Amino acid sequence: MNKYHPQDIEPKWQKTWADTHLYAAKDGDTTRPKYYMLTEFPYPSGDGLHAGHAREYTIGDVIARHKRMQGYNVLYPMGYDAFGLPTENYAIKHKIRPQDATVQNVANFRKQFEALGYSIDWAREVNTTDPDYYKWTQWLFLRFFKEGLAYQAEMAINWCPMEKTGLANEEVVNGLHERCGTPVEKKLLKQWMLGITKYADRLIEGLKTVDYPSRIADQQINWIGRSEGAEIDFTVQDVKITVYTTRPDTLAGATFLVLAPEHPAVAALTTKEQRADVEKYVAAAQRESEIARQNTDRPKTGVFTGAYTKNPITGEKMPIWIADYVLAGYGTGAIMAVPAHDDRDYEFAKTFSLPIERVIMGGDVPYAGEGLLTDSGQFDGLTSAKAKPAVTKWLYDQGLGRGATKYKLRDWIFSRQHYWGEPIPIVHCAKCGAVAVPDDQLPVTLPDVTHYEPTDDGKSPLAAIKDWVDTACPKCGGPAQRETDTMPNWAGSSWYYLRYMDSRNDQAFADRAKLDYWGSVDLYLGGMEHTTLHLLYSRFWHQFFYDQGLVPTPEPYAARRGQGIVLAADGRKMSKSLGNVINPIDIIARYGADAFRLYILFMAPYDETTPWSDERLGGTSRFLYRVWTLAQELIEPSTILPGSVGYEDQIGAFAVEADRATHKTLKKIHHDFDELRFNTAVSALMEHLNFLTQAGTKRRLLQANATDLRRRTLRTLILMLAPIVPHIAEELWRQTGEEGSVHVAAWPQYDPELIKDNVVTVVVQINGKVRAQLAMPAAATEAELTAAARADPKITAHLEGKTITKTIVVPRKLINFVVR
RNA sequence: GGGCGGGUGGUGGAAUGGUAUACACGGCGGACUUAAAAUCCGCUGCCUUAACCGGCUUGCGGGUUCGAAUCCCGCCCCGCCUACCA
Repeated sequence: MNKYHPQDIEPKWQKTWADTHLYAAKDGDTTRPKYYMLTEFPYPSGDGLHAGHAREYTIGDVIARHKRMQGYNVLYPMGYDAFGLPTENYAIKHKIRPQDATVQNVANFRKQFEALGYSIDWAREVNTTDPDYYKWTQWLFLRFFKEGLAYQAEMAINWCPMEKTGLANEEVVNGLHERCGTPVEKKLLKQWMLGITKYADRLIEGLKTVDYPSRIADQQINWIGRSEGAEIDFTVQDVKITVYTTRPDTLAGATFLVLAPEHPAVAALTTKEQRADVEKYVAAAQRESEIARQNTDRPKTGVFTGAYTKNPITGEKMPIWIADYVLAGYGTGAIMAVPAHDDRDYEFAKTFSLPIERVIMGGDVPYAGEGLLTDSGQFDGLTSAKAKPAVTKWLYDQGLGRGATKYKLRDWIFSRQHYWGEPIPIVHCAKCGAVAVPDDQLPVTLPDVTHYEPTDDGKSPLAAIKDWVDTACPKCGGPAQRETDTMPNWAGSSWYYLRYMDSRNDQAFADRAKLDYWGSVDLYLGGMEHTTLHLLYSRFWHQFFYDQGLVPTPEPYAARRGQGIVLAADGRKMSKSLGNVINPIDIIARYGADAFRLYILFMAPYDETTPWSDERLGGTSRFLYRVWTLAQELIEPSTILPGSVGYEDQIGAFAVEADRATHKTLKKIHHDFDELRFNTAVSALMEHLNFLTQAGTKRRLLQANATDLRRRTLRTLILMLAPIVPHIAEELWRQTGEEGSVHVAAWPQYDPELIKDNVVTVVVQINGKVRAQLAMPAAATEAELTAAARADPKITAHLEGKTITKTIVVPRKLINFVVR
């Protein structure tokens, strides 16, 4: 009997699949429904594929294979998001070109993908650093530019001093750069911006039309941070200060104003006497790091400007202060402080002995909840809910304010001061300003240079390459300079799913007929960490493209799921510095790709963070050896037992039992696959194998007169295994004599009649405690069930001397006697 | 501080109102072996017991229900995201 050697059969079938283009998706095929399965493409780092990648792509592969077997025209593509700093840094360190580093890394990734046996249509592979690809990234950028959604602004941006580049707000976490952990500084630079805030409402609304888990949708909604409130104007002589509040109902309780240190009116407001103090405070705030300023635990600090305004309801005098707990970047950069009803204002008022006036009835001051208004003049007695619009309307009628909606979302800082990114296709002309590079001159390619180290002055290394920078203005032909900032690494990934539909097109980013055919991504799988970055950015790009008539669907992804993180065996995150990283290639070399895939699906629900375990993987892989052994026995004629007298009848009854087991498993894993419950699907297959390898079962299967049963039992087992462990399934499939690949064979349908149980186990409870189990006909009536239960000796014993006060009968399931 | 998850054996986990602990790992015992590995068989929540029986058990406390891991209320703990966002 031949032995299971995954290291032999896996490369063999991988080659056959590749040679026959088995997994090619067919554009425009209307004979089958389409299914677009997308997984986030990797950043091809020098470290190669890790366990987290493998989990994501294995899940995607199982779904793709299951759908393909069900007759869908499946698109399961792959590519590389290869622009970015890690490659640039690696190249600088090793004194090679980032282009060459990328080629090496991509080749390594490709090899690893193939070793895992993924059913990817490699003909559609994309690479964001390929000029044929980024030509279209630049072209799409220019659509934003032409609509005024890509614009330049001089602003204080988040600056990473380690990587010497500007960052988007989404890339700053707790004042640290999310990638390298360096404290972020502020730097004033002229930056390219994308107007994502114009799409804030659309990005919220669109979530109602797609199937995202609430934790993803909620996180995006939170990040966009829409809030409804009012802007209120206060005046000091001729200076107008506009504040934003979500609580206009507390206006009468506003006892002072607070401005952010960066507020433009600070200088104009400050009185001569206070000038020195104010300047000192503002300068100190500027020096303070972002982390220090964001620390909510430190005591409130501030300085008085010397200026006063007055409360529009009470007419009380309100001093105007400056404090760094008010953020320049949100709302209007100024607030009305209501210390009785806001914790922060309360703390500030206490520190500087400012008045505290309660105007909402409710809990102890500071009370941030809602309630009835008091000491609020004409608004007394209203609830907060009614007072909010009433106060807003009154302010509007007085010309003192208006309703306003604010967002936490900021426009997207789109400039990076680095070499290894898409050049922003703009030319600066002294006469014409910022001019788009004409479409027929795209792509603007990166110059081939030897030095591309980032600089401290906030300029891209491209700025030093004079013969690249100097060019002619496309509009007037005069001397002009190229934009030297490049795009962030999020640019190429914002539209790559569209390119897969038509990845070799040199006339358009994708052909419209193909875009129409493939439509939305049916299921998009990726990391939770991209929820407010890539996922949000690409939805924004897509919505804009939809408005421009470039794409047929308003949303890019019909459904999104996030896979859980694979932790190291020690329960910590895998990291090179901790030396606890699992390399899929090592596992494959030892156990085979099928064992790796099986374990990664079985270890936990797909969206759960869970630790890796070599031991468990080794144990799980035993399943494959058992499958192999059973299959060999069922295939090889030498193991067939002679039929003995009287077995014909037994085989008939047994065949029903065996078929029922097969079809029950089939039903379970079919539904489990659809719901991404791979761990329980694998369990079901293990239980089924346990049944098939029981001594009694196996002996009957091997009877000479069980040929048909033996054949269909094995055939269905292999088909069920195919999406999960494609290599062993293919090998066994061919061994049974089947022509063609198992991976394009039809997924078997379960027979609903066959899996109906005639006999069911009914549980008998007394006061909710299980006391007996009865095997009963499924059709048994309540009366029959009750009678049978009462006749059971165990039940009789327990009922001795008790009175039954109530009997609950759930047909086919249980009987509960309530006794006294 | 806010939002979202979660808490079940030694471990990963199963069960979403009806037999809690499926499946698997690990452990223990046995078979095979000169031996080990591999493989196969049996046992494996806790307490009590020689065993059967019995009792207890899903973070803690209460509630709803004939019946709760599951639903409701309060609390504790853990994880992720977010954060002086007015």
